[in-house]
Amino acid sequence: MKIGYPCINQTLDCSSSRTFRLASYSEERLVETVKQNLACLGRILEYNVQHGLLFFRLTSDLVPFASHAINTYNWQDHFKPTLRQLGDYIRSHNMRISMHPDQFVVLNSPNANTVKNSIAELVYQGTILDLMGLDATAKLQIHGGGAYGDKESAIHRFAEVYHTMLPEEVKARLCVENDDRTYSLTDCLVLHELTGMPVIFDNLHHECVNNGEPMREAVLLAAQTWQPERDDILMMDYSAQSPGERKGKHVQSIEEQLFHDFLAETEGLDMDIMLEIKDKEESALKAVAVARSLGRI
DNA sequence: CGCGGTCAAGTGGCT
DNA sequence: AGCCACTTGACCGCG
Repeated sequence: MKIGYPCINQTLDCSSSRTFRLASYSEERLVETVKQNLACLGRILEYNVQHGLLFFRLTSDLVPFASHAINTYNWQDHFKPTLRQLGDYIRSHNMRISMHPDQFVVLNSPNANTVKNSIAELVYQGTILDLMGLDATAKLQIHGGGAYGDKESAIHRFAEVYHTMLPEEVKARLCVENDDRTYSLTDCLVLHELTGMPVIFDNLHHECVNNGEPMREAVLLAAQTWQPERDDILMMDYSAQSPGERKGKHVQSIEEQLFHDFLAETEGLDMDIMLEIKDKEESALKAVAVARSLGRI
């Protein structure tokens, strides 16, 4: 079991998500920003290794405007050696990596241009992982997309796009995650049947939308969609409801007892856990301690 | 230098 | 009809 957090480290004084406005785009600005983002990413990875946090989500913003028409610069070649070094570090420390394209990546949109832009974004993120030299156990996680009043058709449109428009490099990494209002675990399992994509499980989203599956059974169902030799073990997002706030809102800080209960409920199952909790590595460190106390790490 | 409005992209649920 | 929330900051113009 590996435990981690997404994108941002609040202890370090750098960000790997620096960007700039489209209006101020220039190649110089692009190169300088990517250089700083990758330097910061290196520092974050070192911090993670030193603190036993071996699961990490890379920010989508490593390369600003990477899939935008304005960006015609060959950043892939320019940063190939740097990305490779980062990948070597990741592999030599046996870290697990994911990326999570933003909400505008919608493969089943009725708008052909949205689908085209979505694929370009997936290609960009897959290329980052490819240039790092990471195998298919490093994943890209997206949601099912919209329902457009007819979810069954939307699910089949997703599968159609998957089979006819996605490059193999993307398909090898693509996973679908249950969301908190439209695509339940059951819907994701149908998508898995149609495409072979592994299902990333989100416990808080499952609490928001489900078909009555108890938590342990839900984790098992998602875990069964992962092929150990190709995909490695289940990746999941863990969070807890922020008390008194909108349903699905993430807590500020981990409640160790709840996390303890979740691990107890899933005893005997192995998985890598991404903590989607506001205070990032602070909670991830507490989670590592809880998992160690239960002998899960 | 700190604050707040706004930022490349989509969808659905709320008011 | 328009705003908000998504995993969320970060930038930039203004005072």
